[in-house]
Amino acid sequence: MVDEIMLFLLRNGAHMAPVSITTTDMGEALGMSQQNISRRLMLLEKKDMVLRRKGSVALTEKGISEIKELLAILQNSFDSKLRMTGVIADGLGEGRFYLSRPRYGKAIKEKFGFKPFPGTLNIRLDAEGVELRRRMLQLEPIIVDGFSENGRTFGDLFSYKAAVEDVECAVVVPTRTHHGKEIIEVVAPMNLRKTLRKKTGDKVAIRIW
Amino acid sequence: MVDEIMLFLLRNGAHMAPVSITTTDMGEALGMSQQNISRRLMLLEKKDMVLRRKGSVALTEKGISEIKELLAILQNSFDSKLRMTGVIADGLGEGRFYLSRPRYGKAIKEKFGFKPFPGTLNIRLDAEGVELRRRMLQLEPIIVDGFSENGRTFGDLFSYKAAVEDVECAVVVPTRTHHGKEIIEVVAPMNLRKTLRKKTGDKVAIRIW
DNA sequence: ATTACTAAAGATCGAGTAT
DNA sequence: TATACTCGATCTTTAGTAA
Repeated sequence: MVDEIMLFLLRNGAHMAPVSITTTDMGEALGMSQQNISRRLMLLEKKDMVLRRKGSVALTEKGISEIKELLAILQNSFDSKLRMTGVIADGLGEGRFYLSRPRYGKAIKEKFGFKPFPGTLNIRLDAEGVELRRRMLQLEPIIVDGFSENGRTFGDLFSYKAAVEDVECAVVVPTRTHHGKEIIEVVAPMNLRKTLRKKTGDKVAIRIW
Repeated sequence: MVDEIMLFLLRNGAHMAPVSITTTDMGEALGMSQQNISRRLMLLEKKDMVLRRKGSVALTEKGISEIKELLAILQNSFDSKLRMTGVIADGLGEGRFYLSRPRYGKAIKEKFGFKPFPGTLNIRLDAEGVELRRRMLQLEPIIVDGFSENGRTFGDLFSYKAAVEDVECAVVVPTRTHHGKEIIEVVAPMNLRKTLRKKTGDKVAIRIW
């Protein structure tokens, strides 16, 4: 959680260079006692969010990345529709196996309102898409619960309402995925390749909301 | 102050339409007790940050503007550019060797949009610059992948969009550098010494973004 | 089934003060 | 001068349970 002390440090450039400031001055700026700033800086340091060295404070890499995560959440929320592009990739056949499990099919019907075609469309994102995918994962997911069947475990799926070329569908992200970060799997009520008349390597746009 | 409850509501679109959710479910999502969510929602309502109506919650205008204020702080902080100063140093000739490899040239063209001049400009940073270089290394790098060629290994390069005296370029940091911490290497589409009419020992400013 | 009150535990705070 | 410890007051939280 990003608190007002980290925010204060950020505003003073502590993500770029160490900031020289006393606990007394910080307390004054934030309307807190010197003692409380002292205590809270110690806590932040223990959590590896800030680094203190002879009179100066800097945000650590971890601290900065927490703040960036918060930034991404806010940005995503305000430009509600995320749009990524990529090309159709050859699937691993894994999606088909998963999606044909009746329990997944039922869960998707429940959460998305359609019965999934037994196979996923895999899309290889471009560089910008990979970045947007990272943002997508910070959105509140629709969780499709996993289960066990015949001794095999099917993990939870994180899923998101989406559209590929304006055809309504869902992006599903297995909790323990076998894909790299540049591939996303799309589930739809029909065979998307046929419906869209697309083949491997063709460019497509995916919108998330 | 924007708290985790407001953030949760935002992620669920409560700035666009009321969200139907129970205090129990929210507690589960946020790892808090139902009672605490209940209490905190009441407080937020008293502060006019949220509006509750028969089982649903929405962010108020005031709540939304507080969140937007936070967003603006974060964006401004990260938009601000890192600026270092130093003097032009004599190169080690190593940059030229690296950058003349077609594969590096191609990768840089891809990531930065220019074909690199076959040689780097080496800049010896001043004390403050050395500190800022440390900060630069904590920014998200643009990674230029390494490779092997004729039995020799060329490691990954961490690179950053930059400008020397307002000429667009890239700072590259070999993963296994032979330079000390006070030298940075700059790659540009042209011979920067000539373009800038600078010689060894002349002062220059580098901006990173 | 959902929300919110009460009470007690736990966390956070400022004042005083030692290092 | 600056930082951080102790301690009592205040706040925040959870569990139990009433509305």
